[in-house]
Amino acid sequence: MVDLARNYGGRPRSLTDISQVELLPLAYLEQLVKLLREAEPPLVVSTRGAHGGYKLSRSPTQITMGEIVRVLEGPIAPMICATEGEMSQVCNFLDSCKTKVLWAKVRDAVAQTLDNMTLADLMADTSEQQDPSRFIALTDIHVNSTAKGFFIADEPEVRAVSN
Amino acid sequence: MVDLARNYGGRPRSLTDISQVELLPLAYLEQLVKLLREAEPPLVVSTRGAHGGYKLSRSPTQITMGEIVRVLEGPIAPMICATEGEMSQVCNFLDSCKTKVLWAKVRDAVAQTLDNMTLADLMADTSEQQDPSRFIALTDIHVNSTAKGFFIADEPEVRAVSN
DNA sequence: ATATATCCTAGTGAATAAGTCGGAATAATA
DNA sequence: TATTATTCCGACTTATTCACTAGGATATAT
Repeated sequence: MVDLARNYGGRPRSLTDISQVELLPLAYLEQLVKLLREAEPPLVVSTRGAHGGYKLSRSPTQITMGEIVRVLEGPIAPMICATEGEMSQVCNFLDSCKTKVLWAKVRDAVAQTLDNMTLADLMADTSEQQDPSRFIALTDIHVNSTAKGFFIADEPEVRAVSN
Repeated sequence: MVDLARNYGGRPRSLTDISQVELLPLAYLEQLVKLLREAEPPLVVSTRGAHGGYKLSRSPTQITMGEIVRVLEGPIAPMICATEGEMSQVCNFLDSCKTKVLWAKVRDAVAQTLDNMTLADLMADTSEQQDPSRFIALTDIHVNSTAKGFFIADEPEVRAVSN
């Protein structure tokens, strides 16, 4: 979405191009973009055939990060009993009832943060623009033990980039 | 921790008791409590042998939920490149640099929410205390598709409790 | 016609959360 | 002193998920 935002207003952008620039597998991008296209309302529109590709369905100023995250990853939910949207009558389990209040606050804090920032905000952000010659692909990132979950990231020492 | 807080000031509480009341496996509790005991500073203290058990190391007013979560699940990190603590010089990857700012905001929002609530606050919370006769064990919770991750919880329809 | 695209469904591998298992050490008490 | 209740310890297991791969079918500009 950042890539599409950077190219907003131009010709449709092919996943092949995005794949090369962002160093992400084409077949994987296809799966992600499917969610973005089928969302209601859609976040991207497609043009098939040669010289086809994808464009944002709206201006980056009209797309919040919360919308993108929800489309790609589902409703915000730090815990199953604190899932966004449905006030699921679930797990009124002794103590868990206590913690449910906390998870709801966490959920709302996350949602507000995501909803308060648009794609355009993200693009405009020029806080710390470091040496762009040094970079690594997401694929190259490896962590020793547990590191992928939301709260799990102990010993987050990651390989330095060799250049 | 909620169970220990409820019994704060009394005798040591055994994991067997907690296991029965909270419907959580004893062997699993043993693993969790190990982290709480070995934390620096410790969150619980133990007494071995018959009539032994665990007590909170401090008053519930002196223990934040942030501290508990970090001990049990590691540093708060919505993304590997936004891990709490170490400003890991990692993944200054083209676009990811943009999103990193967002993830840092999410991380801080979560951290602030967790750090602003103590165990005592949680205990005092009496917002919606429903019929405690209807409950299900955490073990009994099953979701159809994806539902355990932080953002992942689409179609969160969970089995209702049969009574 | 061909190359370049999107579109679709299914399968894979590593990592993780949650839990199991078997046993050793420690302390109260009958 | 034997027994029982407990903490303590390390290894293993299982279902699920994330990020990806594989193999096609369909559409369109040149």
